[in-house]
Amino acid sequence: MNIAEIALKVPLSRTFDYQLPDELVSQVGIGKRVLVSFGNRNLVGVIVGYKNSSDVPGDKLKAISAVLDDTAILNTRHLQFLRFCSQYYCHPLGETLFTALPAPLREGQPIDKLAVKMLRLLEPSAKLRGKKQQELLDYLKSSGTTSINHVRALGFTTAQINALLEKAIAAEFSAEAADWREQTIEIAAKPTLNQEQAAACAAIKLSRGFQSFLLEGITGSGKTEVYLQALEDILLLGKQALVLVPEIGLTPQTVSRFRRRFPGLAIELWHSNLTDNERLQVWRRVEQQSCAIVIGTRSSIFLPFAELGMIIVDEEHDASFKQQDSLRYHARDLAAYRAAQGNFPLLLGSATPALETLHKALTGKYQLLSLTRRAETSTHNQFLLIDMKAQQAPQGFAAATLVHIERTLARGKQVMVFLNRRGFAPTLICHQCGWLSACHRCSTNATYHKGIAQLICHHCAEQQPVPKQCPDCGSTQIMPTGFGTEQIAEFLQQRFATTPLTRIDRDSTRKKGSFEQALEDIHQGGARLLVGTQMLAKGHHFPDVALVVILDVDAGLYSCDFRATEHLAQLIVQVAGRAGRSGEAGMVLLQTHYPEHPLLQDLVNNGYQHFARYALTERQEAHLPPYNHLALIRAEGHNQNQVLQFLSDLVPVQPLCGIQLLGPLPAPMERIAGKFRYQLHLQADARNLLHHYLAQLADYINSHPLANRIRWSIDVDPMDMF
DNA sequence: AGCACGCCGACT
DNA sequence: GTCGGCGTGCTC
Repeated sequence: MNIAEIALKVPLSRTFDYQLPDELVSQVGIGKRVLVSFGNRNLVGVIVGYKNSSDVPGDKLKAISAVLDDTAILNTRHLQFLRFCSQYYCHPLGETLFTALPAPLREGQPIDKLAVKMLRLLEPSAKLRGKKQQELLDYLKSSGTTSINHVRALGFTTAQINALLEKAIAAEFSAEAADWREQTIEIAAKPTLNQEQAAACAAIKLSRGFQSFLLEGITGSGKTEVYLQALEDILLLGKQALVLVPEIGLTPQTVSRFRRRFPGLAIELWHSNLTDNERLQVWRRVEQQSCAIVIGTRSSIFLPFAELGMIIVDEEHDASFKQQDSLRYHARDLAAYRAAQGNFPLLLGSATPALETLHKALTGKYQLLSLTRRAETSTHNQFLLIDMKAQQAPQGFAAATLVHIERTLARGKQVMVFLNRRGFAPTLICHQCGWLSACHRCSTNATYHKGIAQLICHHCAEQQPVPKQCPDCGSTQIMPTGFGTEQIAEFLQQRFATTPLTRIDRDSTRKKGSFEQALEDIHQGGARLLVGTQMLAKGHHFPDVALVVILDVDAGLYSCDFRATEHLAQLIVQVAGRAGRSGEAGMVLLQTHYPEHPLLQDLVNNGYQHFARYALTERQEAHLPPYNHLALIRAEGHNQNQVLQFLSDLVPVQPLCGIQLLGPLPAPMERIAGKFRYQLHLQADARNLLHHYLAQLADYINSHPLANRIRWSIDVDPMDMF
């Protein structure tokens, strides 16, 4: 056992063998970081195993230079989890381990025992002029000694804390992080659960060990309350909990609700705005039991909890749980592995569950818990399909739609208009010769942005000035065709000139803080007409909205992506949830050329629950997930022939048993930023079959001469078709 | 991914 | 004559 197997952050799907020098034998350990010389540079690596002999000739083996950790940074269980992740997603182990680590640890910085900066009050009776400073003082008086971190999480700024320190009203000192389990757990007053909630909660509390639950609850049915009460037992047992939320779902409201329910309990947040150091802090707290709950976005699934007792995935259908580059993991699916591994319950919640999840619940793999009653007494929203066939809709609005908008505004209510296309118009067209504004580097149109007078490609961000004349025929009759949010907003503003309007899309919210500002406007009731893309749909409650208009439903009905209808339905339900929240029934208008479309009819008449079950039968007939398992081999490069050659070489001569292989097929966007993109589709009836074949394929790819010449990746359980 | 080695073009 | 372009190949 004098050779160590080291995982390094290199995109090679193998580990590297290093000699274990005698003087380091006592220091090494599996899961510890080491420093090794690799090529002509020094890299941080993680020891993942030992062996007696290596396939590499002895004279080529280098020795480990130094051991960086006293105790393993990744314990056996966590390493096992990350190994699984690496295998499942066909991603090199080294890269997988290093994506799980916070940056300072990746770079080899030491991880010392957690010290917490604390505040102690020296002059409790001091009177301060600063309002916030006085508030802070009062808080310290009531809470006693408190960590600076905690005070900052409550919203006090460093400046306010420093003010107290400078005036010697408070003093700072370091303490070892307290074990959260030594605190008494306080549970604040809570609402009584209704019968359904109570049943759901009881089922979760009764579960012994690993069990997955799908909490299928309509908007406003009180899912969060079930989460909160289901957590109580886990916390009282001294176990930690992870609450996974979508990227935009980490709202202050959610967080403060958890904080209010468990006052004084150590709750940490994990999201993309944390600094590297803040991430490291959370990592250590989680590991050293100084934190009980983490509320975090997808990558928090990699945190090294010492004693995890439950994972909750809120809005489990949300696409942001799937990473779309490098290690293409799905946090919800990894959560299932962790729950099984740690033998604890997994709770998935959604008003519009993913069909994959629903299927597992309907086949008994997950336990289905339903919440069908809204807490607020409100009638259900009314859906209205507006048939656009043979309609005059010069500005994208049917006449009937405009009438509804007008009436709603006249009643003093807010109106929300959705269109998933930003810009003024998707393209410019030449009236004389039919020329269309296209992106030079992508196989797509260049969107006309009127406000800044530019043509912008939404895939590669290339900008070009708007031509005065047609580049092909010289005609000056160039006009926008189709609609984007910019144009819709402009039209509505002209039409309802006295009504304040707010547009929310990526363009209008580019400036930092402008999104928050716009939301504030809407809440204050300043804006009456809201126009936006999906950005407007998620996670925000606007109680005064009585009418929601979805302008173009059809794009989701007939799309090459088999998940498009599912996502459309989820969007419609989510958007509908924005309307009529203050007691009064809201109305949802859907403009479509296919009002008779069975899925649309089902959704509108029978609701998502019914729709989803029907959509599942369609998936079954079409042999699509969840009845089939998918993987995509994606490849892209500037040289079209190389990309095609590479993928063709991967297609075996003999057809494979139980696996269907299609391709090479052009990606839905064949060219982006000048790169050609193709893919192979792999479909298997059984999961293990797919993985068995993928493992072989990965080996073969690595030996392929073109593998370094182009960019390729394997996407297991892809969410979109590239 | 890095990084070096290597072989051809336009510059002080 | 040299600086530097990126093609090719390797990393225990």
